[in-house]
Amino acid sequence: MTAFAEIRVYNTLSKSLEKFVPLHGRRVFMFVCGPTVYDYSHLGHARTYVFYDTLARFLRKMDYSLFYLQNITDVDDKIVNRAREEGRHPLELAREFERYYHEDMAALNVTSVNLYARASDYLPEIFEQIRVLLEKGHAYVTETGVYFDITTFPDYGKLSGQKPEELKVHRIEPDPTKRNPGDFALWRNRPREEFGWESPWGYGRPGWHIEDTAISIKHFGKQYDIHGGAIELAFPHHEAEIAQAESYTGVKPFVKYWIHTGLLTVEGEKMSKSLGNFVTIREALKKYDPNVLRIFLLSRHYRSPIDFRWELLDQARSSYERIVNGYGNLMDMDVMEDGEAGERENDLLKEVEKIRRGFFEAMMDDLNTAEALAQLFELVRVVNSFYEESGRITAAGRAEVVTAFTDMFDVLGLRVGEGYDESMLRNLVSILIEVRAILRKRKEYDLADEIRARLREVGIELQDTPEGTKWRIKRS
RNA sequence: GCCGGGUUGGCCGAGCGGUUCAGGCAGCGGGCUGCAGACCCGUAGACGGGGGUUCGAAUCCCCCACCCGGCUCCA
Repeated sequence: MTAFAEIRVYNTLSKSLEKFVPLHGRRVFMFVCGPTVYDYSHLGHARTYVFYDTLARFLRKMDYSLFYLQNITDVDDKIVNRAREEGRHPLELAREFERYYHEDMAALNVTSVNLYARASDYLPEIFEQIRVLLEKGHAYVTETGVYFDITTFPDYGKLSGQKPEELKVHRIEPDPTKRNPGDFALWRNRPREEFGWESPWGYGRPGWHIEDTAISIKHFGKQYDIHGGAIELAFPHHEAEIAQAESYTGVKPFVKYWIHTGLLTVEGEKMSKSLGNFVTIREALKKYDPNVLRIFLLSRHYRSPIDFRWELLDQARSSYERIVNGYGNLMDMDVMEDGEAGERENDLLKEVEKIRRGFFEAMMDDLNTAEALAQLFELVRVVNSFYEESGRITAAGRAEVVTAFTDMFDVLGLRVGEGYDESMLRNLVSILIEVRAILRKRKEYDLADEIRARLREVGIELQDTPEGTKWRIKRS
């Protein structure tokens, strides 16, 4: 795609649509808050990570060289508590759910992350940042830990619009050792029986926000382009990151573009583990193709909430089938290896080019995936229409249309026509075997043999045995 | 209470000042079809309520109602 087209994104920091201009030319650095690995991931997580995966795919398609970094929170109260309940080591538990997370992401075709960084691998960086923040007077030590003094950072609240004074009102468990109710922990002292590390300020664990700045500054330096995450993280998590990073480095802004995704709700309530109303990714994938999930999640603009119902996945499945059929019809056309493109074909190619442009313009307009999908359906429509009328296309013409499809599939992360899963193959072969058994019973051996011979041609060998017909894939 | 976001046809959702409000799902009529499906053509149906600004508003302003999120770990 053209490298000079203009992308616009909504920046939470400025509360407005901004032209996307990376800090370093075509090089883009993006950090997205990853999961806390203490349980299976649910559709809410899928929503966020499918979106950033799509953003990453789009930027790369637009010829940006993107480095996409994601943290894995493997040190956290929830992990420690659950591990204690199960009598396991916290990090062992964390590794298990981290593995499931990667499996789920792979299933959803979320493949764009360059590096996953575990919080537990960044203790030296965390110590260093806390040390400097103390030295600069932004933090202080008490008997319960190390805290960031928000009064030393006048910009605190600039991302979320929260005013520090207002925050006093609704503190739930005020820590009397803190200077201000809104101060957040950089380091929390813990009893020695608990999992933790020795630090210069006592035994314990890092605070809630420091891992992200430790990881991102280590890999990206003092400034980078995009920080993503769900909107629920804007306050206090991202606000705290800004305070830590800008106080630590003295460089503003820490991040040029703050991008936040809307939440996934269930019957109007946030899908979350604590509410118990969640559907795990693997549960959904038992019933629906990953492409269906992606279409469902991308059919609404990323900043809007999505209210989940199973019925909506049924709708998305029907939509997906339309795409598969359209693409299938294209593959099914008569290809003329060296014919001339007719007028009808030239018209088709013109329309396809227009649609392709529409698709990318939609994506450039603050990642309007809903509109982009509409363009994909337009493409299906014109292809079907052409298929119905003529169905004959030159090889070059078809290649162009295929490219339009695959460009869109690449960006949306859809895997269409990339082969079939094994269960489908097995089912298919069993159907043929059953039909053949009926033919044999009727002594219609010509047809039965025909089936066996034709299967052999495509590499499937049937063997009639006393226990029934068996089959295997022949290596050739 | 404070800070964000939202309310578009039966369902899901674009559009955010200017031709008859995209697209998908589900309908309906027709075509193609041994049947079914797919596909094609056609068709119907919506801007939460009330004021205002404007030649013109789903789009801007005000008021009201309802919904969601954040202010506490959370994608």
